[in-house]
Amino acid sequence: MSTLKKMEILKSYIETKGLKSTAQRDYIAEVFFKTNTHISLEELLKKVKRKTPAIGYATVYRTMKLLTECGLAIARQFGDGQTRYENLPEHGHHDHIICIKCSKILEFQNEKIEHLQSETAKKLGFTVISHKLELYGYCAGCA
Amino acid sequence: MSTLKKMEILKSYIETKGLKSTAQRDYIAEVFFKTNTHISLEELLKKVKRKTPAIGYATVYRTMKLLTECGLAIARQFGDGQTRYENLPEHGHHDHIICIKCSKILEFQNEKIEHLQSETAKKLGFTVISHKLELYGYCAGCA
DNA sequence: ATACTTATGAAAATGATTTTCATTATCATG
DNA sequence: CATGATAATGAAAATCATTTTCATAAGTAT
Ligand SMILES: [Mn+2]
Ligand SMILES: [Mn+2]
Ligand SMILES: [Zn+2]
Ligand SMILES: [Zn+2]
Repeated sequence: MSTLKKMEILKSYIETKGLKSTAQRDYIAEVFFKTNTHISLEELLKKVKRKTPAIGYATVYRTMKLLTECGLAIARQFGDGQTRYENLPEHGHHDHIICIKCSKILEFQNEKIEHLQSETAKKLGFTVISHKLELYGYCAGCA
Repeated sequence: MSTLKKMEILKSYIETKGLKSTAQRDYIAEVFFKTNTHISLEELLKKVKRKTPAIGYATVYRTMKLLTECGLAIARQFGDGQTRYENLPEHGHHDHIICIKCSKILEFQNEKIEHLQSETAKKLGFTVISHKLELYGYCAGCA
């Protein structure tokens, strides 16, 4: 999805919620939409401050919360104590494999696993809403 | 594994590390070994304080860290902001399914999923050391 | 322009966990 | 049984990510 399209979705979400549009929020969103990693708030704040040093980190926190709320960002925790955000995946849902030495993160999709998950849940009487699958180990370079 | 056996393992770990044995640590460990849930520190502290009100929470934190280190406790994060600990599973590794309404936690094992995980990792050049699989949704009672 | 409401940035607050530090306990060794 | 060296404890302070507060500054409908 294009950054433009995302900005439109954000704008309409803001409208329906009775919020007001602001330059700071727009700029933070724009910067985030251009990222293609699992970015931490600190990293995003740094990027944003390059052009707008006056922006406070509370505003970045609030904006990322908003983007997550309206489905334009995904919040992830990989166990390093801070939340990381990623853009909506272009090709559907994916899970992660993380190198415990160099912190490299790769993404993967596995239909069979997904299917076995819902099957397992059904057996236990659960309706699955979301899941978290993370593999931790050593990448090719760190093995 | 019996509590007794666990106490022995702990004792030998303490010896090899050149640590000293203390009544507080033994008692915290003993109380923990008797639990069969995913217990939070707060909950464990409360249990411990019933017989030993003078124990500080730092000691409980330190003891659970030690137990995790020597493999007698497993630390889990289910996304509610606090670490929970569980005893070594009697029947091997398991994963979790969590109700997002009533917080009920069920455990499950699925060989096929485990196998697909290592297969996926291998394809990506990774050697898996550990993994985290959590399903979130509504339990039978909360659906 | 006005009035009303939301947003912002700085600073303070929060909550889980860790660290510090003075004191106490453990444990080899004499 | 002392003694001395070192680890452990508990209370309080410190951390660190995140949230909240609050005075001030926009945004927006009229
Ligand atoms: Mn991803
Ligand atoms: Mn469990
Ligand atoms: Zn690596
Ligand atoms: Zn439930």
